[in-house]
Amino acid sequence: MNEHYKPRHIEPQVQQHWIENNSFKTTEDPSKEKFYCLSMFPYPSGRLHMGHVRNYTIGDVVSRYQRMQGKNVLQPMGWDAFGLPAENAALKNNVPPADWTYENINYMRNQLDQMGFGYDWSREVATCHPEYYRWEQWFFTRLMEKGVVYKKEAEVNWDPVDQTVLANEQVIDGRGWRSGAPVERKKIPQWFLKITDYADELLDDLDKLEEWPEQVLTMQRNWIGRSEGLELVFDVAGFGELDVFTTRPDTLMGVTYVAVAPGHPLAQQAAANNTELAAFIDECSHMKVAEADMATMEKKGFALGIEASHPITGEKLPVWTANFVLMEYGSGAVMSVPGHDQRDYEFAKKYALPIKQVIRPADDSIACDLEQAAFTDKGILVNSGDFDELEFEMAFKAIAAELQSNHKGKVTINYRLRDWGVSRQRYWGTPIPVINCDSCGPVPVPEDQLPVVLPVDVTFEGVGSPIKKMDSFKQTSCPKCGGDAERETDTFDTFMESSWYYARYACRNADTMLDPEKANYWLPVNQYIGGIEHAILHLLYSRFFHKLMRDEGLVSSDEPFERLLCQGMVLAETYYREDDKGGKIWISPQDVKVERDDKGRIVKAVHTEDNLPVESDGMGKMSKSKNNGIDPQMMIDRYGADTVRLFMMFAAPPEQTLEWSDSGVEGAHRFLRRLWKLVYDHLQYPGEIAALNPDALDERQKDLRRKTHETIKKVSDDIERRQTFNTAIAAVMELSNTISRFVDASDQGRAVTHEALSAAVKLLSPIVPHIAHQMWQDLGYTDELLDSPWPVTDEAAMTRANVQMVVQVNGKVRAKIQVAADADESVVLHTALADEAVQRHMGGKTIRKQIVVPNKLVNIVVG
RNA sequence: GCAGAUGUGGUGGAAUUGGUAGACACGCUAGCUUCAGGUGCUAGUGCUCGAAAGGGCGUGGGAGUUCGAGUCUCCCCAUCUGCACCA
Repeated sequence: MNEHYKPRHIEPQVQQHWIENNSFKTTEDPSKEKFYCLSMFPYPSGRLHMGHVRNYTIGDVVSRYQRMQGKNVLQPMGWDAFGLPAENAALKNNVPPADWTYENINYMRNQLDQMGFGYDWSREVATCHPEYYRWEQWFFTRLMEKGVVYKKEAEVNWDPVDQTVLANEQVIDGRGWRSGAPVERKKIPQWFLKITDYADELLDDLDKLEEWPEQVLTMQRNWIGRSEGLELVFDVAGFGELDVFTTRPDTLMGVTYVAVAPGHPLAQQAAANNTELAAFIDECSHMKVAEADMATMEKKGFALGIEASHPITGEKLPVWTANFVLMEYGSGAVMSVPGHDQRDYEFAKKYALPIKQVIRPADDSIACDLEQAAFTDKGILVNSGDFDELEFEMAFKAIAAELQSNHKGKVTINYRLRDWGVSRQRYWGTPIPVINCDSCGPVPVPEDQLPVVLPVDVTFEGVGSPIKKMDSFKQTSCPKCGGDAERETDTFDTFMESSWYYARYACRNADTMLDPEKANYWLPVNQYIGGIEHAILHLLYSRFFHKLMRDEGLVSSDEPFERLLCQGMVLAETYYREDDKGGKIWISPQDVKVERDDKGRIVKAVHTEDNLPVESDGMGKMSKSKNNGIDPQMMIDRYGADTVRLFMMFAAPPEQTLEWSDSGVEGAHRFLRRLWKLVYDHLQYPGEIAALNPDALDERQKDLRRKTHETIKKVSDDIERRQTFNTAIAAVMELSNTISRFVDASDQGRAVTHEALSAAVKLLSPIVPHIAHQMWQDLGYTDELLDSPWPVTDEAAMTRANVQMVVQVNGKVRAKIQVAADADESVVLHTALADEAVQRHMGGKTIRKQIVVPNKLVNIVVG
């Protein structure tokens, strides 16, 4: 064994060893318990970033741990390869998206291998490969036949100069990112998947996901947003019936106006002979389609000059159009109750519309002042005619019954969830497998003509998707009537590909979408790991897709992911200097040196080049725009993969944000060097290491042994149940500190040291597999560490004769006492009261109460 | 705006079921060592009063429950994430 730890030497060797042994190739083996560990696949953007490294280290640790538990572990990896950045790169560098993507994949695959992640590469998938997306196309045509798919008009961001559809992220301050022109909303026909048909199941099955974080379940529940309410009808002369949905029918008698979306047919009709109104609606159309923008903008409205009849009283109410009413949600119209809805209240105040109180608080302790704000709690009805003095439930039923009998309303369930629009007007995606025929309409591409291959030899000339102008792609014949027809040139939302890749890994070479036998062996995924930013959309779409595949007979489970871990973001310090115009020039934290006072507080930061000060903007998500990204490659080259892995897992618990720290990385490296030296020193004593004899140990040897087994217990629990890898590492560090203080060259001294070091190496092996592999061999073991069984605790080694207990007087710690572990309460109290410091703080006062928590604490209450 | 989360020393974090706040690390201070390949070792380090012994204070702020609250309840503040065409 070399005296010094040299990761540059060890890591490639160990990785080569794994390659030669095909260590991570997995096959279905019904005799073994399976464990499918999956990390969210990356978009091949060019190079790995720290977020990937964190995500995949967690996955690799879990996989290696489970493997040492004797399970048949599958850990695959692939590429979410379609997307906008490839098109941007094509524009910038004049390189076809396919070439750019495949190059990135090759580079990043190599980086993943350098990190030592144990992937079964024989199962690799890239979603841009026709052999992958052909099955997605096939599945879509199946869904068309089943009626799960439909086409309707939907709004997009339209750049009137570039004549192209913009993604939300391409709209900056309401303008197209390239042209700078104000965006417009435009309606175009698009394909939708009926996810709302599965809303109830998606909601109910959340209860089955016992190993998902509660916050994600809550977010999904809120996103689906099931609410019971009333659909009711306001009659509008010259238009007909105006449908609105409300969850608060108890406030119906407080309606003072009705508001419709600017895109609502009623608003459109009213605008026909009202130029001012038309101008207002036009103004509303210059607005990004993102919901966050809608919700935060200034609330504006315009009276349509039309009246609607209240469904119960028949009272004439003004109809307005308002920019915050969404056409997509409900029926695009709302009844407004300014007295009991805060948004309606503010709107009414702004436009001097009447505010009417129809609910009063259930008891006097609750404040209600309609001069200040709406009263939005549920309460008792007032000013509501026959419904006065009813509370919410009763009022709901009574009003529903009355409306139902008049055919003016009915009880319905409404969802916030909207159907999934899957059409994208972009090039780099899966072609939607539909042929549009003038006589037959949209026709699914027959199975024997799949895949519809996306042409990859294209040039980007600025705007729009190249296949939209490519006749060789577009022109075809109708599969139904044989006449001339055109292919659909839109592509799928990339969430389509990422909604089923986890299942394809199980049977990558199947010549159907899935091989049910293999898929059902591996599925569901036992542990899924990815960023919290996917908590809603990706995870909801995947759950939906899984149910669709189940209904097609491809999988037998109801849910795709059994256990979920959402890891936090990776942050780094941000620094900047102001330029002449007051703009910020962001400086990489790697070019900044901090200076501290003699208490270790940071007093200033300077640029390493000119030693002049720079400003700190605190911690921020690693990003190009703030120039604070740390390249994992540089860190691997400098410290080795094990150090990077160790630091990532140690610096924070996995679900929290992680702050990058260069000195923290140094610390991780230092620990590995110390552990290496500890093993080296241990092996320098001459002679064989004796067999451990637990009955022949002295007290110090027993102490080390107890520490070893307590550490095994804690680390196992931390990795498996708690998934707090940071505390697992801290526990091994404690053990390592204990070993280094324990110097004992006797036979049994060396034996307990050997046991302790072996345990430390094994416990750390999922986290730092290369150095662990090497040290395991150096310690004299000949088995393969990867498949070596996880250490087990020896309960006998953990027993102790005495325990320390804390003594409090009136809740404040005043003394610490040693008592026998099995001492009864009276002995404990006697010992506590005999303590000099305890007596002093009691000050001769009477004992009011004595609390004894066995083996922990005594609290004596005096007064 | 809606939804979800977070807030503990100079810093990252620990405290798992209401029971010793600050494990483990970073940084800093002092000393030793001279091996210079991103040094090694030892000791100290929440704040504050005190020469010390020993006190007092302390988990974003405010109230409450309890013998006992970082942990439970209510209100408030700040920061971060998502919001359906970024992935």
